Amino acid sequence: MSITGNRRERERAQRHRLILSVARELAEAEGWEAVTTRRLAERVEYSQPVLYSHFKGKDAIVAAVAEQGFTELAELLGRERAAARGDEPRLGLRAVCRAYLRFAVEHPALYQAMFVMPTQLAFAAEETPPALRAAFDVFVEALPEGIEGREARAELLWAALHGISALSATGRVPALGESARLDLLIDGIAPGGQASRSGGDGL
Amino acid sequence: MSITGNRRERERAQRHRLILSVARELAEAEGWEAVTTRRLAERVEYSQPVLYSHFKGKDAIVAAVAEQGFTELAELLGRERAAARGDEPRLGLRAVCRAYLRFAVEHPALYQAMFVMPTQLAFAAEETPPALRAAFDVFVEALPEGIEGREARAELLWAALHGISALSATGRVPALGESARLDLLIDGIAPGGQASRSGGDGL
DNA sequence: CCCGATGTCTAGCAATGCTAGAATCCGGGC
DNA sequence: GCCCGGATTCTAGCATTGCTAGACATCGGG
Repeated sequence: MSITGNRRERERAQRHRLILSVARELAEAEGWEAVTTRRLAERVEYSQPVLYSHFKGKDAIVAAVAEQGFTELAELLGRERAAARGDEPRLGLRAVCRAYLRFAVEHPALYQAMFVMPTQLAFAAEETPPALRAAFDVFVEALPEGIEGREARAELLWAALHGISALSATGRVPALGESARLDLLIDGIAPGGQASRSGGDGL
Repeated sequence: MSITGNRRERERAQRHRLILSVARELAEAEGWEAVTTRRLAERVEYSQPVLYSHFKGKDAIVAAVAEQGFTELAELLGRERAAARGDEPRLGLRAVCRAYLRFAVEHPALYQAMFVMPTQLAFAAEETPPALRAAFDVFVEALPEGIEGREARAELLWAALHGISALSATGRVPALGESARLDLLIDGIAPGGQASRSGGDGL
């Protein structure tokens, strides 16, 4: 390990990040099916084999991008929750849900890598990415404190939000009425107040 | 159009069905990534080009399989709903939901073709497969008659069930607690009675 | 200044979806 | 009975995919 070793290590890490960001941009611009190892290598301005010196294969690349997505989602939800902490509890929950849905429509390719692409990761087991768990926990905490079956409610909420995102992304459910569905969902899962219909369907 | 023309037409239709059923079996047995045109042709005992005389491409084949799935799902849900018509309304709704979830776990590849695979079909538009619409309508009808926002509730229910199926299929949410989540969901979306917890997590 | 190790690229493999053009089959007219 | 024409099917191949072995370059240490 020489003196310059440090620099090379740094450069290597930078290239690592570059590969990921290029892959993500490409996916977001043209869809994941356009992300081929050749195109990716070309845009990174290295040959294909260097990709394989950083990642085990293409799947590993999309998995790494997905992991990035998990941490970003967790941060986003956490911020949203913090910002709405002073408000009525229900408003906080609603803000978090809206943030989730917005994330899904704003980064469709990223979302796809995170939640629909085939993956080896067994999420239920210990190996759940910590960031994913953190994102989930935001939902748990956003639910009223003493409510019965808080965790189960959060799971349901999580699943329902994913269902809404997944189906509307492929046009399998009308995009209109999203806000109404969200109100219904929140009312159903965290009952108590009446629906706080704020704004139209603009998200 | 000769006399034998009829027979050839029949044989052709049969081969059409054969292709679909083989594709479906193969997908169910080894996953869609194992369904290649070569393997498919081999099992049908014809060469690849005949596949393209029946379908425009591989995507068209999985779309056709998906369509089959839609009609099967619609029939299943319709039957389930009819069988539970005498019971308490909430029980009927629950039966339909359970049938949906069971369908998803029993035919994972079929379900994937129907709801997660990339597709050109714009489901929101006119071209929604009638069978899919029929399946959806079962949910609408299974909701209490005079309830407010009946259609929106059905959409939410639909999306939530898909979310549960999709996430648990890839292990992104624990399979346990499925029954509890379902109770919560039904309670939330069709409020009125108390949760009718019938049976454990065995589905 | 040269050597060895580390890093990178060229070239290629097997498999994929799809298709053009050759070969085959089969019914109908002489 | 024989042969022709159209429909049907197959062989062979293209471009592209993910991935990898082996040749090549590069650069620090003696």
